[in-house]
Amino acid sequence: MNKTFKALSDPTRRRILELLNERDMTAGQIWDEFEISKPSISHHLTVLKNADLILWIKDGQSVIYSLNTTAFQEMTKWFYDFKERS
Amino acid sequence: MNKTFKALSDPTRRRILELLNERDMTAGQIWDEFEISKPSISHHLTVLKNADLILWIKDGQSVIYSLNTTAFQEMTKWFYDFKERS
DNA sequence: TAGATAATTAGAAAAACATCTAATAAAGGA
DNA sequence: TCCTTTATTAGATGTTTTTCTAATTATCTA
Repeated sequence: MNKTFKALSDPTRRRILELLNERDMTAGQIWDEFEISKPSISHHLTVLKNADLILWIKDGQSVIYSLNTTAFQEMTKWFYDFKERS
Repeated sequence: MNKTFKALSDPTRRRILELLNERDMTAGQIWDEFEISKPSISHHLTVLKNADLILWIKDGQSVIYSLNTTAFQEMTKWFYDFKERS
């Protein structure tokens, strides 16, 4: 869970998750959405993978990334345990 | 919201929030629960204050901290916007 | 008012993190 | 097989973060 919170602490990574919430994307398609280098995107994807927030599958030369929704359920539960949240 | 996620990325700060979910506490009482120095705790409390995750009030020599539950509602909403979360 | 208590601020050091360029790996097509 | 495309790994650099000790501020009490 520490890894998950750490992964979510970066705005680029949160934006990646929001993009993947719309549709599955290759690493290159994700990179197109940002102003930073491809290796940096690759690094962020690794962090998200290690936090189990995303899944991936090789497809020829490409790697297709998708959301791992189960990790979000755990997070939601953590916030729910705080009183009066409604 | 970036500040909020950043604030939540540290395990000490999340533990402070869990403690404050049980009861309001002074800075000294919070410090008693950890192995780190009082200035470090003070720093973490400042980060939580700046992220609007906690509230505080002076009471004589002490400062009493409490949860700000409204910030948690915003966070919960962010997680809710991800599909299939249930 | 002097000493004690509670907490924060200042400043420094070490560790963690985000980013870059260059190099490498793996797959596809001419 | 060689060139191109897609993506990752390696290594370096600068920034941010966490932590510490020492100093300061504010309040209480004898």
